[in-house]
Order: sequence, then structure tokens, then C-alpha cells
Amino acid sequence: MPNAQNHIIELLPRRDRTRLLAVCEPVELVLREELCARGERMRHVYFPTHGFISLVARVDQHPSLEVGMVGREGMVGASLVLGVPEVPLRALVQGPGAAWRIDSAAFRLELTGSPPLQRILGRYLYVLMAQMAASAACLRFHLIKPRLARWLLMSQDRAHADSFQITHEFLAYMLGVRRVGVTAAAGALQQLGLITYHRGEMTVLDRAGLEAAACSCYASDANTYAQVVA
Amino acid sequence: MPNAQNHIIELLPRRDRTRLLAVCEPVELVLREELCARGERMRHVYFPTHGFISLVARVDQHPSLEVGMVGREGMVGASLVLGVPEVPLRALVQGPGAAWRIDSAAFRLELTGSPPLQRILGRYLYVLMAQMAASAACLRFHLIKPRLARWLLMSQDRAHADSFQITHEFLAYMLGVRRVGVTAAAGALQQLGLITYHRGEMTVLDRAGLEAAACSCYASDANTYAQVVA
DNA sequence: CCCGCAGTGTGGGCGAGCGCACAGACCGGC
DNA sequence: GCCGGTCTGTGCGCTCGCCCACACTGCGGG
Repeated sequence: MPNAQNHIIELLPRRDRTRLLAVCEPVELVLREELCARGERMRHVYFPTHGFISLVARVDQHPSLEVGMVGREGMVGASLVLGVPEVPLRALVQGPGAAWRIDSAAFRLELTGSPPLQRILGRYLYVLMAQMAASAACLRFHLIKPRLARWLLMSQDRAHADSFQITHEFLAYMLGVRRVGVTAAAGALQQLGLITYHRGEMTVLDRAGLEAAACSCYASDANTYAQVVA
Repeated sequence: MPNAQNHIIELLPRRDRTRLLAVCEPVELVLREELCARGERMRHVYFPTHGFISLVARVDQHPSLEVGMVGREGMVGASLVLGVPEVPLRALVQGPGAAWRIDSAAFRLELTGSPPLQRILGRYLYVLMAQMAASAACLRFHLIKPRLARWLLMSQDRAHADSFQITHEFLAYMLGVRRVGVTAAAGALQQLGLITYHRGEMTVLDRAGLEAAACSCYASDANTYAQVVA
């Protein structure tokens, strides 16, 4: 049996896993690729194995805002589990990598035939919801620096790499702040020796230090996931 | 067949509806009552028929923040549909009224036996998620006055009344701002003749005017619900 | 009737983040 | 080696919302 490299899939019992993988096809996740535009019908769902994806919300003409992140611990297109083929969010590849892709129709078929898959994805959806609710409060009450630290940690977890390609500009979009605000916060973190960056490449140097600098939301998120899904 | 007065229940086919109502018991929703503390196991789910409930998130020691609202268009405890008995949020009665209450175990039983119920609740959960994602962006980008207008409209829809008991202080908690900020925004709306208030009682005078003053999130929310659930 | 209290209105000082604008630094391509 | 574009750093004035404090007003209870 192949090593699926995706937590959700790995949690499935052997039978269900094999059957699911049979309808999967491996695809590459290209940086900045848009897996799904907001409001659009999804044609595929994705189980990332490497790299990570941002779930991005928009209102009016305002800049975007990241409300969730998906890596090998989750999936993109979970709303299909709820029976709704649209997504209210953009799904944007932030860390290049790879994923298992499944056609929506095939996935729904697989889902109805696999209670374990239903169970796990239900729990995953719960975590996603909890994450979104917490993100809202985090966004409101926490300063840029701790939020940036949290973002970096979450990315590192999902990318399984210490280094990723991201500019201040893009980070600003994710966090819903100005680029200048990111520059200031990132500069402070660099001063502290926690990270280093250079022309669109950021590297985590001191993970423990970053965890101390991050807001509590990082720990609670990880906690929720561990308790509910794993 | 009794008139359920709750949209979710009313959308069920006659058979499923009757069976569900058989395990329901009517309860009163008392103002400020906490239907569910965050992190706690739920003992009951609620289908409101009158009044409305706020879903409230917290981080650290910071003040609370409303991330969702439930009235007769929805239910409290929808995470049971995902197979998780806990809720990451407080559920707080903001508008007194009444609801159908079901024991969690009985509800799960009913759920497994009723595909239509599963289908409708999945869609409702989707709407709730979309609402939460949009709320985050709204929180970040919109000013207090439009957000307050939106809150009043949402309350009015769910309470099915033009007047409700709420102080500036409490509104501040919901919107995640200071009381003084609410006073200023509410004062402006009153000046415009859209609302009037007095010692903890707010009344909507000009609904159309409020809709014009509200941020776009109100319309999008209503839209999503109408398209997905109804 | 007076006191207390909850709800509301107002003010001043302050800090985080915003918009805008521009300057330096680095990289790749011709 | 020059040039253009991208990424990063910096400055300034400003707004919104923050904290704190206080004053006014109904309303209900002793």
C-alpha cells in the first residue's frame, strides 16, 4: 500500500484508503495557482501531500483576507461533504508541492460508500470551522507581529520546510494589513533572530522562539486538530 | 401537522418532520441564557422558533466577538452533524423567544435515519461557514456604523420583531468594539431616523434606510442562504 | 423622596495601522 | 555593465478606534 502522505487519507482504514487512492490522480501544486475561484462550482477536490493552500475571503473591493490554510493535514473542497458544490472562498496555492486530485463526482460516490471517510471529513470540517471562528477573533484582537509569527508557523507545519517563497506584499494580503505593516513586523522578528528573509524567500531559524512570539491562536488551532481529528 | 415555525424543520418532508417533532420538546429561550459554553459537550440541540442566538468566539482575555447568529432559519448545535459533540463557541440568547429542543443522542439517531435532514443540515452548515468567513472580512474592513446596521437587520430578521432589548455595552461585545464606538454609530443611525433607542431597547424605524446604511455583507449573507438552503 | 444604578453622551490623550510617496537594494536580461 | 523591475525600508500626516474619566438621565427600590 502506497504511503499517501496526506493525513486524512492515512487515517482511513486500509480498505477505504485503497479504494479512494484508486480514483486519485497525482497533480502538481504550482505556486499562485488558483484551485478554485470563489462562488465557482468545484470540479475537483484536493488532498495535498506537500505544499499548502490558502483559503481567501473577499468583500467588496477590499483587499483579500486569509481565513484558513490547508496542507497535508486536510483537504480542499470539503464543502462537497456538506452537499454543496460551490465554495465561498478562493483556494490559492501558497506553497508549491503536490496533491491527490479527485473528480468531484467520483469523490461524492466514494464518500457515500465510505462511512469512515464521512466521519473523518466531518471532523476535519469541524476543525476548519473552529479555525475560522478563532481567526476572526485573532484578526480583531491580535497585533501584526504575533499574527505573522503564527502564519509562519502554520506554513512551516504544512509545507514541511523551513523556507518558503513569499513576499511581504503577499503576506499583507493574507493577514489583511498593509505591506508596510508586514515589513515592520518581519523586521522585528528578524532582529530577534527568529527568521531571516531575502527577496521573496523567508526562512524560519528559531521555531521555538517563533512559537513564543506567536499569538495563542497557533497553539489552540493545533490543539483542536489533535483532539478532534487525530 | 403542527406549524413548526422553524425553517429547517419546515423544509423537511412530512414524514421526517413528524418524526423529528415527536422527539422535540418546546422550551423557552430566556434572554442572556447560555445554551452552550465553549468547549463543552452539548446535551441538546435547538431549533429556534422565535428569538435569536449569538455564536460568540473568544481568545485569551480579550472581549468576545460574535461570529454567527441563529434564529428560526437555523439551529444551534449543528456541529453534531459533523460528528463532534463539542462546540468551539458560546451560544448566547440575545433575543428571548422559544425553541424546539432535542436531546443530543436522540438527535443523532434521528439524523442517521433521515437523509433529508442530513441534506438540509449540511447545506445549513455550509451557509454558517460562509457567514463566518464573510464575517471575518467584514470585521476587518468595514466601519462600525455599517456593521451595526447589518447587525440590527440580522436581528430583526431572526427576532421577527422591530424592537429588541439590547444595550450599547452588549452590542460592543458582539461587534468587537468599544461601547463608545457603538454609542457614536447608534447615535448617527438615530439622527438619520433609521432607528430609535432608549435605555436598553432598540427599535428599527426605517428598514429600507437601514439596508442602505448596512455593509454589503447583509445582502450577501441573505443571498447565500436563499440560494443554498431554501 | 432620595439614593443608587444602569444606560447613555462627551471629552482628551494615545497608539496601531492606513494611504501615499519615495529611496535604496538586489536580481535578471539584453 | 547598464537598465528595468521587483522586493524591501523609511518617512509623514491622518483616521479610527483605544483607554480612561466624568457628567447626565431615567427608573426602581428602600
